[in-house]
Amino acid sequence: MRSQRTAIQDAAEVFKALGNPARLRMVRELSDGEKCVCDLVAAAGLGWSTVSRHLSILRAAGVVMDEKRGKQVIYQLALPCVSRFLACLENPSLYPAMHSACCGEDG
Amino acid sequence: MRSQRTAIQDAAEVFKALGNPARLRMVRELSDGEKCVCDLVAAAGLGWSTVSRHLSILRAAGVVMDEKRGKQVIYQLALPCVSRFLACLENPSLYPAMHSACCGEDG
DNA sequence: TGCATGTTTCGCTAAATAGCGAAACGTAGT
DNA sequence: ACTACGTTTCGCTATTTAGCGAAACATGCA
Repeated sequence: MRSQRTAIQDAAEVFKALGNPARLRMVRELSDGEKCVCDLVAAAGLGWSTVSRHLSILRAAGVVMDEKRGKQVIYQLALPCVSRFLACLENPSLYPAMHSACCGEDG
Repeated sequence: MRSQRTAIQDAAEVFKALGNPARLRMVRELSDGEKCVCDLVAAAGLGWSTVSRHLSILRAAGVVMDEKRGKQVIYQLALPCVSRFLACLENPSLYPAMHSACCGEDG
């Protein structure tokens, strides 16, 4: 029942979830398409337990969603804007420009 | 000289900077236009020193930029995509949809 | 120069986070 | 039911972060 009571809080959760290199790496991996935890472990270069915790943080923030498939758990992005925003951030040359050509149109 | 060596790291810094309710509130305030620290103190509802620290974090991450004007320091957003992304996050109803109507066109 | 005001840095404490390894849990197959 | 494998939870320690108040620093004006 914390729908608009914490709009900022919720948004902050998303940012906080993305504010970690390991999690960001995983998210970037997911931009490419859905992956099982094993793939994400490889992408993050960390232990299983650590990755699992990171994933639960991303899940709680609503950035990713999981789906059991056979004996694996498949993750995918739940927040497509993230890929776009990420693409923006990874083009530092676009930062200073006061246009958002990277994230959509200028309007 | 850490241009692409830490593309992810840098992006994570941005997210980390935004991953705090107080800082997010300030950033939202800045979406409205440039502000002096005093305005941001009011927006955050925190002490001056705390806000100053938050601002230096946002500045270091490249989210905002500052400019001395008279005896005040004026802040403004340096990353316009942020406003757009924020708008996306604050419309939870748009999350699950696999379109990014919120953050730009679909392409 | 010296005062008043706006802003940042410093020192501190409580709380949150990242990472690991071991153990627990769940599902597929025998 | 048992085994094997994929995934998550638990217990732990080191590091980081949030917040504050006091002090330092900078600027405009007299």
